[in-house]
Amino acid sequence: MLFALVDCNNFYVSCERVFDPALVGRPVVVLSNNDGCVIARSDEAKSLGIPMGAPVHEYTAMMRRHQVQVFSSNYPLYGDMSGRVMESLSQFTPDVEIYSIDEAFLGFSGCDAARLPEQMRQMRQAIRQWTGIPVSVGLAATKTLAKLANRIAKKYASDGVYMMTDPVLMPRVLGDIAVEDIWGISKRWGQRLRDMGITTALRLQQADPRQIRKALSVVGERIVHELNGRSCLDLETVQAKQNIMSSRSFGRLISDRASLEEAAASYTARAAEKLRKQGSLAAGLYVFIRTNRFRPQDPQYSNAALMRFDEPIADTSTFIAAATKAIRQLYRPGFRYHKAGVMLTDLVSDGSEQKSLWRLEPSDSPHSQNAASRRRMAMLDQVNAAMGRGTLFHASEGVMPSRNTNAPTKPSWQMRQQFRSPSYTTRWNDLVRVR
DNA sequence: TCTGGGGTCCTAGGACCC
DNA sequence: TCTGGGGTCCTAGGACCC
Repeated sequence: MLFALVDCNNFYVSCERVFDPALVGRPVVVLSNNDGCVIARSDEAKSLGIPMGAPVHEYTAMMRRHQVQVFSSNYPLYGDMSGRVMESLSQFTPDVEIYSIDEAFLGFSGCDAARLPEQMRQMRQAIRQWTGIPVSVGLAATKTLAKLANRIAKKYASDGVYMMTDPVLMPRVLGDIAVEDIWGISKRWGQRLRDMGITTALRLQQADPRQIRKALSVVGERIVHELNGRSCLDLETVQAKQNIMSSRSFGRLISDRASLEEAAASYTARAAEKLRKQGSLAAGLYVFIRTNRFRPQDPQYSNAALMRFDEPIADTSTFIAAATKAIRQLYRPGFRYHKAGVMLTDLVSDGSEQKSLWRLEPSDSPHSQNAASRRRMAMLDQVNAAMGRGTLFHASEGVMPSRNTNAPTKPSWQMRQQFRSPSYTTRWNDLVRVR
């Protein structure tokens, strides 16, 4: 099995260029909501030194000087273009995991690895032709390595494709990659690793997985194994979201409750629309409000409430009623609010699939005391003794996979309900927890 | 003056069940 | 008959990603 990571180059900028080819070769940036900061840059804008996330006001003069083309973001356009790119990818393999609006992992098994780079070059050309979007492709034995290969493809490969499988070349390549540039290692974890003397991807590859686990949890340990070509992260092709969020910072500061209620209602309606679009129901609704944390001179306030429904629903007016009630609980006069948001949680499918979630057979009940479960307990003990307590295990590699496909299906909300004590089943309008 | 909007997974600890 | 306190659920918070 080989993984490919396909990443659209400067995606939002590329989308704008598709509709205005005159932008090609010029510095272009795309801004966030309210035109607050830079969220996409063309290569030309990057070489001018405009960082990702830069507050616009700090760079206005500089961008004007260099005639940078500045766009407000157009998410409907980007979403549509993303759909076209993903659809095009699925022409080349059925195993597609849409990872973000501009990235997808592809899986290739049972095909000739030596021919894959050429196939990827053809795929890249086809996508360029069909959608106008340039992409880069990284190929490797694991997702983590494919991400690194993609970086190299972007930076150095003139044909936009790089395969990282050569065991002789690998140490040299990994030795040149800073540890923070690995997928899953941020600044904070990077510093922790540097304190341990691990500065490059090569050092991390050679590190003791148990030691990394102590410092970075099982997530870090997986990265070590992935760097060594042992795949711990599977292709996840199921696309339904587990949470649906809608939030905005306001264009101006808001002090009155009515405006907050209005904002929450409109965010709720948007979230509910997304919910129905993916065919889900929600059993929880989380609402938060906060003041502007960038204004230390202002009194700060931030709070959130979780509303629960006594069954999963998709009804906008019930959601809005709950959100309004939450705002009334959270609102404190005398503050200038800057942002609010709504998240639908505890999602379940609304379709017939839901029935298949009721798959807990009596013999699999965790509490049954039959012979089979005693045998399982005994086996577990043996394994624990052999591996040492607290050591996770799986298959042949000694690492717990992120998703155990043999595990019982994640219980549905209804099933969990059976195990709930009365205190957990309070009706939503009786239970608002305010931190 | 102006600072995004989404998501995911893991851990720790308490309640509860048998 | 003998045998291990084990197991699941929940929340909150902290990491990480694009």
